[in-house]
Amino acid sequence: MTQTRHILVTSALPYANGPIHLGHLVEYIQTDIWARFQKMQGHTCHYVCADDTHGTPIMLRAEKEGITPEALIQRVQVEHERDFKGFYVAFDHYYSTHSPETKELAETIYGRLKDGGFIESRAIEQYFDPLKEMFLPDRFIKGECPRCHAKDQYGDSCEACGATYSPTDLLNPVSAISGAIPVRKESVHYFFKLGQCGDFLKTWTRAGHLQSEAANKMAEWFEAGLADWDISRDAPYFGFEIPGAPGKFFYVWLDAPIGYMGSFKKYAELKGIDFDAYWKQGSDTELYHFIGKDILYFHALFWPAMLEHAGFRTPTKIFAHGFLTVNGEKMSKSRGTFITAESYLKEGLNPEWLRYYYACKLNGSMEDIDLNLEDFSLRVNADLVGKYINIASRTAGFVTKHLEGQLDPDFLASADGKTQMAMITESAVSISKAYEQRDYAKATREIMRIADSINEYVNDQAPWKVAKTENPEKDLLRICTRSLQGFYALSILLAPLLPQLTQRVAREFFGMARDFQWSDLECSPRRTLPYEHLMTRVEPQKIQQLIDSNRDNLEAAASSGTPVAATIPIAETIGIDDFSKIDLRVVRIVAADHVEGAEKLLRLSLDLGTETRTVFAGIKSAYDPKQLEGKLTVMVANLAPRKMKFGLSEGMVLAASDDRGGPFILFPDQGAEPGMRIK
RNA sequence: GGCAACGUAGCUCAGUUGGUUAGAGCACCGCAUUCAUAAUGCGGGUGUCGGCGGUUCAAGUCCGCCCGUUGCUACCA
Repeated sequence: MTQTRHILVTSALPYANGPIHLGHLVEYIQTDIWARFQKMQGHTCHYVCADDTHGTPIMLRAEKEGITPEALIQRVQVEHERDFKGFYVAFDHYYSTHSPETKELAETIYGRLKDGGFIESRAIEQYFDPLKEMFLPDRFIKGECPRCHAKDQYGDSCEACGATYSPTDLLNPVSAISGAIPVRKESVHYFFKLGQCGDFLKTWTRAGHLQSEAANKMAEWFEAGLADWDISRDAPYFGFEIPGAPGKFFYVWLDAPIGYMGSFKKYAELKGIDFDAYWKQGSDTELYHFIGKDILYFHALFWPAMLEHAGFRTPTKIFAHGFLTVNGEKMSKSRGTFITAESYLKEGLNPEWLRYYYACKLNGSMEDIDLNLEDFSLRVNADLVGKYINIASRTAGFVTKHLEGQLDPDFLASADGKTQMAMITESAVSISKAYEQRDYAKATREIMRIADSINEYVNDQAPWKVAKTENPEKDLLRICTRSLQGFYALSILLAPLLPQLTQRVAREFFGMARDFQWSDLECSPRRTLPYEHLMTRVEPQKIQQLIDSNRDNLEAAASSGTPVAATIPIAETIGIDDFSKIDLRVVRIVAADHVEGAEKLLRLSLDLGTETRTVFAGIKSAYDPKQLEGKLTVMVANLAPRKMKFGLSEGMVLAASDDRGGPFILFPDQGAEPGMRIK
């Protein structure tokens, strides 16, 4: 347990063809949390990744943009790295599969497989685009479904009836690239003889390298039989040419996992790490690949088979996770739930909110996880701001005011200290076990249990009452030290999830000169610096903005002609006389305040130009009072005053809402002035 | 069509090898509190544990069938 482990961990390589989105981030955040946890334990842990850069889609996209594939992948890599950094995904090394290291390793592995008799070549017949002079991957051929005769279907399956077939079955096939009618053409392809690896793989997949669900899936594939794997593609192709086979290139999926090795090799060279110690057969280092369940096939069959027969070590474990849904549905561009990492950051949402929320949902299994946006706000606000941050926020003031920032240096020896440490130490054991097993949901549950107990303690001790007594220092020292020692421990336990926040806690609040280590749990903080606001709450309207900015409007209009808001029927018809009875006025919100004891209300002072009215509005859930002050809005000026629990409400402000959200209050256009009548 | 996973309070989920009146957080209601960029504490209601049948002294927990959701698969990886 105390022995230092040597760990190499990877996340799947993102394809250099598109932006990082929230679905990708499940994996990178999951891996990053795990890697950070291992590092905090004092283990040696290298986290590497790279852009996956080869293949036909990259080549065609570059061509379409009028740039070279190299220029395309370079640009995309910059974007990817920017997004990862924005979410605090801290790779030790991020590289590209289009690298000399990956090329060399691909050639080495291929060479050894060939020498071992695992490679064979034979001619196969495929569709060929005579205009572009290239062979066409299935997805680049369109035609009529042979079963239901739907037009414009891809070469592998029909979206209309779900039939699957080979591109040669397609009726009236057309090249999706040039529109030309493809011709059948023979070409020699190279195959990795996976069928020869059956015995090895059957043993390997049952040797504890996979989650049980994944092992089950493997069994299915074994039953279906292991087909040889086509690892070559014909020129033109953006990738590595196969040695001794001019015009033939390694299929992108051959060099993609080798990209893990390539990235690590480069990193090893830069840092003076022994590459072979991590990759030689029989290595006692640990190798883990985090992947999505969709690419299990490549990582649990081809990859170990290739490594084994090329004389390298195989992965210690493959960790597969499920897909991300948003609000219970597949991510959708028309619904605005296909949310890019970039837009999330641009809209000003805090990346650690997402890290925390994902952690609450991840349990180390292959189950899909759902990002429920309403739940997201509630959860983050309740747990992070309401429970965790609140502990510091509610006690730090006393330390500054009454204790000059000093905490009890002998806390750990006190009875209070012993009780608290016993609880935290015990929880920490099960929390670290949960982290290790990637059951972050369990970890967060247990961490929040500790936060609850500390809030309970603060409540019982009521330091605000103590502070009003004479000579309160001694008691405040005891109460605040225990509370803040708890906050300190919580920060350590949360550090893998919230690296940025806890870094600030360590340095700016506890005045440490470094970030937290797991072993800091055994200590107690000696002092605090003046508390500064650590995290804001999720504002629901920001989530709405995020959805809006990701919504593909054209697609939305085209796909659903039905109006969205037909649920509330229009009210009974009235005449203009009825309407004119309502005196609507433009007003300026001169002050907006929370109301003590009120759950939903804000107290607004509204300037009508001639007088000022007090109105209570049920908009607390959606608006921060400060952001309202100074703004213009609309009120019903002749509404009969209403006596409420908190005072007299002299009118009402207008706001829109339905089950999609709200309330959203009204803002008049520029030029409107307080007192103007609305008619 | 085949296979697999999942289906537990309004929401998100825990429920260890079957064992006392089925749990947590959030939401909701009441009370307390005011230290906290409003945050907290206490109390409370809420469930035919997808349905039906079976094994058992005892099933959310095992078996069978059915329904629903999702994923994989049908020689493509």
